[in-house]
Amino acid sequence: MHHEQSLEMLRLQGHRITPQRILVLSVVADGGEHMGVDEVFRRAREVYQYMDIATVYRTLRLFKDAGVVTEVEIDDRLHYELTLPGDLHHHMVCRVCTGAFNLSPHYLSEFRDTLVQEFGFVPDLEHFSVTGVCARCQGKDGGKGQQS
Amino acid sequence: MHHEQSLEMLRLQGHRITPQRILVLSVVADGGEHMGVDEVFRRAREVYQYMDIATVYRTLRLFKDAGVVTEVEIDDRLHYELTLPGDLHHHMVCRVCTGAFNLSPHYLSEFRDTLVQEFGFVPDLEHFSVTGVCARCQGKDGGKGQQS
DNA sequence: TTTGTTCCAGCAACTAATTGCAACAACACA
DNA sequence: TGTGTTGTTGCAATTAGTTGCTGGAACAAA
Repeated sequence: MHHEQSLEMLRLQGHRITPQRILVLSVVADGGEHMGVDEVFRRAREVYQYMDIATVYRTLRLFKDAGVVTEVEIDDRLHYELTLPGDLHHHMVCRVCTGAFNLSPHYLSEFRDTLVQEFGFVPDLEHFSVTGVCARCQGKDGGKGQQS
Repeated sequence: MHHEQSLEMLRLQGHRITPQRILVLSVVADGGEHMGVDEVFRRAREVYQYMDIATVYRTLRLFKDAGVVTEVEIDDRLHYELTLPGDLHHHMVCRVCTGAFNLSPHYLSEFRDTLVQEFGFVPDLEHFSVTGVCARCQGKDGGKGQQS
């Protein structure tokens, strides 16, 4: 376990370090990319059988607000991954294969600037993700058309 | 009631025209911009007391897929408005006042083209909406920072 | 180490939205 | 106008996620 930095971030923000939070953090860290809430819950309960689903939801939301994890909505369900400093990115989620692809923030900066300049609207883009059809799934998406 | 065009669209797509569907359509049409599901349900039940919430959800989803209405997610809840041909637009939703502002599609075309060219990813932007803080609410958003 | 304050965990109840199913109604065809 | 097929409704159950409440744990200060 070397999540000391994340835990320290939480502590500095005034949050308490509880066994449940340490456990959820380690599960997300070990779980690879884009873990679903139910899987985080399942794995956590394997270690601590009294873990509650509400605690998992509240903990993940806390982690998200604290910047420790990143939330991605995949197929209408929440997924989480560890936020690696220097690897900030958004997601493109394929509606056919439900795969999630990383998208560098610079692809959005122009759009962001336009909204701010034209409308004074400051968009929340830190959790931005866009659904669509990935290159591999082109042509097998049931013919659902779309227009921008 | 002059929703004959919308009803004809549904009929041409093979859907049946039921009293419930006519009712939901008229409620959404009369309701102005961005009606919440609960309000559609409430108004529909004033007219037909056996209206079921599941029917409202299913009907609105059908209308959305048929292109008759537009779905907007405001503050984590689904809202609907009549799709006016020639008035296709996206939405900027303010997280402070929950107001929804229209956004012309041309602000997204560049972003869309970039994703297609760079990644072969075809985004679904027809129901695109972005949350953030509108011009009027700047400075009263609890200090939540953000980075793109 | 003990004490006190405040936040957090666990539980249950709740909300928004979805789904399975049987009875029923819309529509095509006779 | 009557009949059969099949999509739709209403109901209840289910799912993902949230919230209120109370006992208890984390952490600071003594």
